[in-house]
Amino acid sequence: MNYWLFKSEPDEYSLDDLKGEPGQTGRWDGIRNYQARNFLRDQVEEGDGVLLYHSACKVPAVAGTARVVRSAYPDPAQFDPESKYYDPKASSENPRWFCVDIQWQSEFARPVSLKAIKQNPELAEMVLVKQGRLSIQPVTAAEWKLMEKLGN
DNA sequence: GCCAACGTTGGC
DNA sequence: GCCAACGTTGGC
Repeated sequence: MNYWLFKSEPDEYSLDDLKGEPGQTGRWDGIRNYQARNFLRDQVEEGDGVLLYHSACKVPAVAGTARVVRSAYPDPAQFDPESKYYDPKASSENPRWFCVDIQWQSEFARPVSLKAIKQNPELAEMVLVKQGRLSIQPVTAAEWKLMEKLGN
């Protein structure tokens, strides 16, 4: 069982949007970064915990948690010429991009802001702090535990 | 909306 | 395969 942090722009797809899906379960697609893709494809497993982080908004923060309910499968959007995630170099025999399904789990009573994360010495090693621009990243069990404590 | 950080593309 | 140009992310 692993822990992850997934980023989304709340204007595009927020924790609430996930909650509103049938079964509170949605497809986490549109990942078009190789480092993030590799985590998704090779390491994210069913049952893993996900911190949902809202980026590019007024108060960047971890908004709540979700759970992986289906491990990696080819992202259908890469084959759809109408999609903004279309990739002409991808084929069904040789898919390039992957997605997972996640289920809404909890909303933090107090979202944990990036500012608060940066101020907490116990969270100084988070990938979020060390590497700004990665949309799928591993989180340690200790970080997960602390994050849940701070959020609730 | 600016811009730093950093990943990707493509000419050579 | 180097590296300059370009595009994107994302905090501020």
